[in-house]
Amino acid sequence: MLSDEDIASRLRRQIAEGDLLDADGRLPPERELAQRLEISRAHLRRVLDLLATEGTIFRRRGQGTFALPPPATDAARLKPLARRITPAEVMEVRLGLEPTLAALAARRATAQERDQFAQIAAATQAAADQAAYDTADDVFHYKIAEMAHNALFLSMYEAIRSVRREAIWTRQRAETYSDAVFSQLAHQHQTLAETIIKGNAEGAEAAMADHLRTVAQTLAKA
Amino acid sequence: MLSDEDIASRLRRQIAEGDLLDADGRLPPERELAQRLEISRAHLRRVLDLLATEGTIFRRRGQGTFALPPPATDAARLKPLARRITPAEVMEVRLGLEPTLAALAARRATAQERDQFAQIAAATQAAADQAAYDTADDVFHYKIAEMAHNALFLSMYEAIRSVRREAIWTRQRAETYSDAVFSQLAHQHQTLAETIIKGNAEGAEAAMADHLRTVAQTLAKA
DNA sequence: GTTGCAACCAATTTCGAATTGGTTTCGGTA
DNA sequence: TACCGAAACCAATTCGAAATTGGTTGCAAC
Repeated sequence: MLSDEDIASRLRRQIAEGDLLDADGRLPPERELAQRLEISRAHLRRVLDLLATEGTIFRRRGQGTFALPPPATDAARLKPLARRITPAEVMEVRLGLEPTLAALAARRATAQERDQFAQIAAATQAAADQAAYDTADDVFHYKIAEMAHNALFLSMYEAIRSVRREAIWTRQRAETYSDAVFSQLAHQHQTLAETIIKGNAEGAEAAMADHLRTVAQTLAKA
Repeated sequence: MLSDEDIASRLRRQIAEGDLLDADGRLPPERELAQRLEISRAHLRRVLDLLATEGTIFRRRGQGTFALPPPATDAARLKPLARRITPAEVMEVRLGLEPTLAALAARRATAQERDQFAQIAAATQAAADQAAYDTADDVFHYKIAEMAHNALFLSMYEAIRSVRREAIWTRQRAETYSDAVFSQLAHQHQTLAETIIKGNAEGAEAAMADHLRTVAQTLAKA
């Protein structure tokens, strides 16, 4: 009989390799996955509870289980909007929202969340290539929105995230930061992570604004 | 034969009296309204174009024609969210969003929009009772979001608006401002309107933050 | 008591039909 | 020719029913 931890590490490896994931980072439904692993659904759910607690997966009733932050509910509704939106407009909204989210996260994150967030921040620093950085950056910003502990705010950040994914221009961007910009972004992530983990709300707000201004300027030049 | 302006003023009066409106401030569909007024749909649409341009009505394909700002698309989806949200959380989001919207509106509003906005602001000052103030205040804040000229931002403000309407607590709030608070809100509206119309972005941002803090404090005491 | 299983619950998605504002076409009339 | 009205068509949304999916409970077996 395999222990929970045996199954968990097996799942962690398969998720990391992208084995079980579809194009949107979604795992198979629990009923199907349990059959495939030849364990009961109750057993699988115990394991998934582990992975969800440690932040490896995201689960949402009616949508599924994801290895990345879940899509906004009814993401399809945002498609027509995504077509009318420019990158500059999205950055404008992010600059309006995310500094506030960072301040709230610094004030409200639980001890466990701060631990998880430290690991996520480290992952953005360790990213080997652009694709790895993009994924880690996505999780980094999502986690901040989550730590703000305001469901309405989170749903808005998810809307931004969905619009960015739906929009055409995300697929055609060159998406290659210069080394100088890249190290600047990495340094900003570090400052941001430190202020949030320490609970410095004003510092986090300023650091997020600083970070997003850099991103916006880089996009504007491209 | 009635002129466009004859029909228009008749419609303006009926809308003001709430004659044609259902509970959500919605007018009958164009096909039905045209029959009832015994004019052609093309004629009616010319008149509605007038009213829409002057800001009396809001039209949205697939939803209808409204005498108040239209509901968010797929507003039903926000119902489960509205149940989990507290007034304090909504005010938190408004404080995060609306000062930025006010700044953008001050920078980007067209001359025509500033004229309309001046009238809307005057309506909030002239409100005779609480119900009239609530309606005028609703239009006031919506117009600011509209003048920011960012579709993603506007959709987020509409989400806030829908959540407030769906939430249970909006129906049970006492909803009676004291005279002192009321005159303070009126003065803040005036400052806000002046800064936006003059194009003073920083002033508008500060004035909106000031205004929303007052509203939040008033709600917190209740 | 724990485990496995099934049924049920709650939120979402999906799909198709109906609704509604927006646009075009076409015939008639002045 | 120019305008008007009617109808058809287009585009976005809403609505409802069925299916999907994570979350929860009850039950029987060991």
